[in-house]
Amino acid sequence: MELASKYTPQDIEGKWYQYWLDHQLFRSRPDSRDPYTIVIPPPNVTGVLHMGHMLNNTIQDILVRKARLDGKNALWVPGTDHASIATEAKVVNRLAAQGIKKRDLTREQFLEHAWRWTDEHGGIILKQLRRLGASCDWDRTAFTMDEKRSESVLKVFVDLYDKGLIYRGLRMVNWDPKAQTVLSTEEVIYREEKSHLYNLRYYVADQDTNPVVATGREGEVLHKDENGRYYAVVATTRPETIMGDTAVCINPKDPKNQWLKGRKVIVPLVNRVVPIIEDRYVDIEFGTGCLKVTPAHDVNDYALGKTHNLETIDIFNPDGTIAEAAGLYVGRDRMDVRTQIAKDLQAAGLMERVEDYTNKVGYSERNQDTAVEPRLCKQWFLSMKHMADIALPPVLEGKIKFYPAKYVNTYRNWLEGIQDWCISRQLWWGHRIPAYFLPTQDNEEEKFVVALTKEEALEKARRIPGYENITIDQLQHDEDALDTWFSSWLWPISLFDGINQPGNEEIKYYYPTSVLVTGPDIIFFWVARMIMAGMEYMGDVPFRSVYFTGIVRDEIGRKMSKSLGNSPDPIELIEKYGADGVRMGMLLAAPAGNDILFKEDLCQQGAAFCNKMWNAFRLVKGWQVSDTLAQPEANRKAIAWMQAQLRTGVAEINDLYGKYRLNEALMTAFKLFTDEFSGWYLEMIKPAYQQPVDRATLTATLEIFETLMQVIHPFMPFITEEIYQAVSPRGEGESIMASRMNVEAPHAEDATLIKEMNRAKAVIGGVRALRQQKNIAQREPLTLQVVATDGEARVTREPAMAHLVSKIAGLSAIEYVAQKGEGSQAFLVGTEEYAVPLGNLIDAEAEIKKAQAEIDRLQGFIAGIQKKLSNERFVQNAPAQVVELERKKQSDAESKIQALQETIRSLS
RNA sequence: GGGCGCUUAGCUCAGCUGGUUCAGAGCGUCUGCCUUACAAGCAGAGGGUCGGCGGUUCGAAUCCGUCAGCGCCCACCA
Repeated sequence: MELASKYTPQDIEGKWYQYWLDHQLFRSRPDSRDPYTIVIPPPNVTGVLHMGHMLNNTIQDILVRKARLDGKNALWVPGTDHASIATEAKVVNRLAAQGIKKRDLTREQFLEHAWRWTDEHGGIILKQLRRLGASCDWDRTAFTMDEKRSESVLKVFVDLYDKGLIYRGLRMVNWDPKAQTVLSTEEVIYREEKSHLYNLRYYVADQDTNPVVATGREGEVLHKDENGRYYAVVATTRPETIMGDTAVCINPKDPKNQWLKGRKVIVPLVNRVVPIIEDRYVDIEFGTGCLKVTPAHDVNDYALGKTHNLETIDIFNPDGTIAEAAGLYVGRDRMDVRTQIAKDLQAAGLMERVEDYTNKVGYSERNQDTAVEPRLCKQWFLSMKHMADIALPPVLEGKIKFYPAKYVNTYRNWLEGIQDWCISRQLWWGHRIPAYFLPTQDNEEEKFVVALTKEEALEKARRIPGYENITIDQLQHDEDALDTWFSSWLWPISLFDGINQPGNEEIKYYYPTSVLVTGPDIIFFWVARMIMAGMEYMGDVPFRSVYFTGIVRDEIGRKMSKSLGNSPDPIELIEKYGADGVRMGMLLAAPAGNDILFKEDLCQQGAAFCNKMWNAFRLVKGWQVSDTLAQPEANRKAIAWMQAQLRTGVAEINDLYGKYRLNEALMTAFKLFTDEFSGWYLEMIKPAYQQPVDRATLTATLEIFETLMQVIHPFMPFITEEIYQAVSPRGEGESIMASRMNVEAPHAEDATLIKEMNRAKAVIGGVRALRQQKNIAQREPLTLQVVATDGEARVTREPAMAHLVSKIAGLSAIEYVAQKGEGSQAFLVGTEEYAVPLGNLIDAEAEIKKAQAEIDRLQGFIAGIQKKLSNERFVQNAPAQVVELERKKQSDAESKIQALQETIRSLS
């Protein structure tokens, strides 16, 4: 069999993925083994794979595959999220492109379009995950709006309502004028923006709206125009809201505004007379200390309006245009009006001045080009006090562990200052709120019942006095849908149908899940809320650990984004480097808990590693085997050492997994394969050209190779399967995925053996360095002199080791000498001296110089140690072993100096 | 305005409760090598007063204080 020297993932990855599917190797059902469960953070159903998904899902796949190799019953449940706002926006856009307006459609018609859109675009992302090698149990693929999940959501809504935790309230909420829905506080992101602070003139009015002469005392600031009229100066960033002004507020303690107390002022352009009110809320230091109050369009102003009983004038339409109530600029967009009204105010002489100003403006998290407006309306809320109370302890007490742990603080801060969750959305795409309104008289409080079905609602309604004879048609189903996160928060439960069928076999087996892998950006949206739902409905945490990944950035640290064009297409990367290569590339750049700076050549490095494994495999596969050949002692030594190295490495890797330091685990595995196995071990046991290898060595080597494939498999599933299948004959379905890692814990003597080999490696390194310096080819044999008095321990004293050193260093002989010969060049390994006779190749002068420099360095070193040792407080206070170590350092350095001096003497 | 975190080699980062692999790893750089597994490779080398200052200690990259710079999260200052 002739194997190409280049590994080509394109030929191999698809084949094995299909094989895994065919043999149902991703499938999990409850059994007697320990479960290991991960539920996927459901991506948007109509989304496409981006680099963030790549990282996140690679990590999940690594963890799940590792758990399988460890003998766990591992399950990774896939699914998608209906992403209410985002998906509805996409559907609205598509309809608009076809000339259809959403409001011209009935709810049913719209949903038909939405489902069609979902069917067309849905699931693309899940298909893309397969390219990555994701080992999800696809039979379980769920959707937040499928039947089971929907039923769960409604049940939970009804239950929480019955418990008194869900209520309906009139509140100042965040309104997205583009999507025309309310948002929760978490869905608003604030961006700093350069804007202007407009200082407007509010003329002082008398009863008849005429300016009056105001009197002021010393120290007060009186503004008077050229006609002798007095006015207050009010600073605002939003002049377009003045039509909604119903007061101007000052701080009662503000000395400069005392003259305004009890007066009235005229809102510019609008000419409405509004009172000056006094409230300590106003910051005396800010601007002129006069605050315009627009209760309908600002959270704080709303609060002021409430305490001071102010009129509320809502001047915006839901789409962000100016409403009739404003009287001016009706029908125009509020943002256009801002520039226009500034001009008009200027023209009318009502603008005192305009200053540059930077303030924070809220935008919809899903729709980042439209500013969110505070708006007063009636919505559904979930009371969060109880939820926070049950969700905080498991994290603080460590029942759920966060990696990195710093997010525990973030979590706590949020829960401690939590606000009620606005869960209704003015959208159709989503779970319709199971509330039914009853007919009421005008001016009467709204009446409603909450029930799973309309029939149940009717029953409940008929129990209300006065509604005994209500008919089903008179019930008005709430038009609103629920926040998407109100379904996502049930995900770890609803995936196993734990809401509809509490205590079923699956939920009992798989819940709590093992780990959640997600980004810190959704710690509030999702992580915290899942913990709430878990505690409320399961009485237990939804996951034992949360691993927060970083954000994928480009190589100069910018977030990847479509508009910057700095985000590579993951599928193209996979086609170029193979999924294994990309997986490794991702992970190499991803230290636990840090953002990842992605560079495409990291994938190249991953692909190169694949090639390395592939070629090691080619080498071993190409050997002839002899059954008659006895196993050389040296090979036995090499095998023992490699096995020790393997046990030690695997222990280290397991430890790193436990800490979710996956990039370090991969690096350790990488070094284990590249350095120890390929670089050292294979060189040690490699038979001479066209010579066979003995059976025992080959068998042991194949076993080690196989184990290494298992170690690397979670990170790079395809190539490891390819090689695993080829190193030994396999039965049908005998996949690496179904295999068990069988590596013992490090043996007591492993460390010694590894140390011993490190000595040998250093000796080889010394010879190699000499070859390099003197330009001596590897094939030119050299003699190594071991400078030692009889009986001194040296790794080279042992025949097996001596053989290995000779083989790799290209030695013809190893001599043990009391003193190195003439024309030998020496090097030190620790305190041991070695030399290689080079005859006239030696540049005595240069060697002497080098040796002298080293002696000088060592003498300085000794001086430092002596200073330490002569310090009585050190000798008294430091632990004995530390003092002892210093003494050892000194004597070692002294013997090194001796050897070097010897070298100089022999050269001169 | 509060809270959290970071600053170690050209880049990205490890260095846990101070002293034994305390100055490390990968990549990059430089120098040799087309050595019959692999040039997507092999061998070797250089590179950091551990952000500044002060303190605790026999001893500090590690603990404390402080200053500077950077980042993230939360918060209603118009």
